[in-house]
Amino acid sequence: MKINVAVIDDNAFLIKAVLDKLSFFEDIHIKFTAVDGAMACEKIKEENNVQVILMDIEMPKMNGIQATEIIKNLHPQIKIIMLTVLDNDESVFKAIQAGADGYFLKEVDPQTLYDGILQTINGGAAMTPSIAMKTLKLLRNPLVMEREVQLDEVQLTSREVEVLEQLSKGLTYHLIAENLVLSPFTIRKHIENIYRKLQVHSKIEAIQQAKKRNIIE
Amino acid sequence: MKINVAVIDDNAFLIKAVLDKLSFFEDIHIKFTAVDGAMACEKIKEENNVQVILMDIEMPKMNGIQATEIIKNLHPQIKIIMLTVLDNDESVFKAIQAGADGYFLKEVDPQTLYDGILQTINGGAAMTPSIAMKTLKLLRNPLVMEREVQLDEVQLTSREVEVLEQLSKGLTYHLIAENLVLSPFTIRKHIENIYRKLQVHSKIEAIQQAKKRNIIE
DNA sequence: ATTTATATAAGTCACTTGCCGTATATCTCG
DNA sequence: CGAGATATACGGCAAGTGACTTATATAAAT
Repeated sequence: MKINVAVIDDNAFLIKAVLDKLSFFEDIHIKFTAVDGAMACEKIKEENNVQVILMDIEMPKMNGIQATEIIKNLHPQIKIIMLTVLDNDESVFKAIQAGADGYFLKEVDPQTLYDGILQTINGGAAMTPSIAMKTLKLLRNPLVMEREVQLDEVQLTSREVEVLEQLSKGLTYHLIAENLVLSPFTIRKHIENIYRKLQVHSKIEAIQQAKKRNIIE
Repeated sequence: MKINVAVIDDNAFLIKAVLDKLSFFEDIHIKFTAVDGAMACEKIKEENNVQVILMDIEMPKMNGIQATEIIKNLHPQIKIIMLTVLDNDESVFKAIQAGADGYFLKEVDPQTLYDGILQTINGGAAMTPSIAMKTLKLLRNPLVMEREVQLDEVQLTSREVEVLEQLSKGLTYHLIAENLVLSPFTIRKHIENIYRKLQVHSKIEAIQQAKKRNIIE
């Protein structure tokens, strides 16, 4: 059974270089390539059996970090390995936050890249020792992580927060209505307004967003 | 120029096993061994040119984490690689906090261990892919550490965990079915089984329980 | 060899949820 | 004062969800 891989990079020569590196390995099959994050997101919708994506970071239209976040949200089972020239703390940290499963620099040798793909498929994380050291340092330094990514301020009313809190406990519309002595219709309307403000479309997404924005817990 | 290595482990047989593994490599020189953290701290004072320490965690008198902290404070230039049977989140996190430069499990093969020693000397970090994945997950969610209470073990199958992970991202039955190339009916059945095992009755409750039990992040 | 657990697929039924409306009363801010 | 935001309540509809049942195939355990 071959491993289906996609390669995303805005530089055609570098895509070629990666394909050359992987061409030695019989069980690697290149499913598609793309030259920016947006194109990657488009193409991934049409493919249902890509297992691993090799993702550049610096690209026009949409960068590799954003693309990683989007693809990981829609297809958590797809493994994404960053393949980039950037090795600064910020790039590494953001890629990991976005859900990257591995991180190599572009000068990586073919065997290491191939081994990394296999390890990643088996649930491990692939990275060069220098990147691994960066992650350890980031893990030791709590300040890096506390850096609040300021999302645009969302103003929820006290009632909406109240509803959100109950929602996050797993209560249904009806139970929340009983608890707050309101009509279930009203609860539903509040939740609709919450969805609009947080730009989400389900309870679970709303709870995730609310936690990310420190609205609850 | 040989690499001076020290091996710390309370089990004489395991020390022997490590020495055997490294005996293949001509440029490794074993400077000393010790059977607990206290003895390691003592011996390191008398040696001024140890470059790498292979450190067990579970030991009498003083464990490997504490010893790592003390030695790293006094001799920051010495590289310490954990070599242990423990691969739980807490051990990995504490070892890194203590200043460990690498983390291998005891079943590591000789070549990987040797490569790890070289990489560590060159400023990288050495670890198996599974440990690397743990560090990434810890970086994404530092709060994982705050779980001490062990709830009665719940045995979910790998498929169920897979479904649970996608569920926690807010995906619907249909999207999960597409991602895993299964029928939506099957997804629903898996979710029913998950509910029964976790004793919950909704997605949100299942996600909460799963997080509490460290089944998912 | 039989049981048990797992993975898969399918169906029904009642209820929930997400999204689209409408409507009224209150309150605040400019 | 009047516009806009808020809180409240109600209705419809399509899709999603949770709780049942049935069924087959396979692998692991006893």
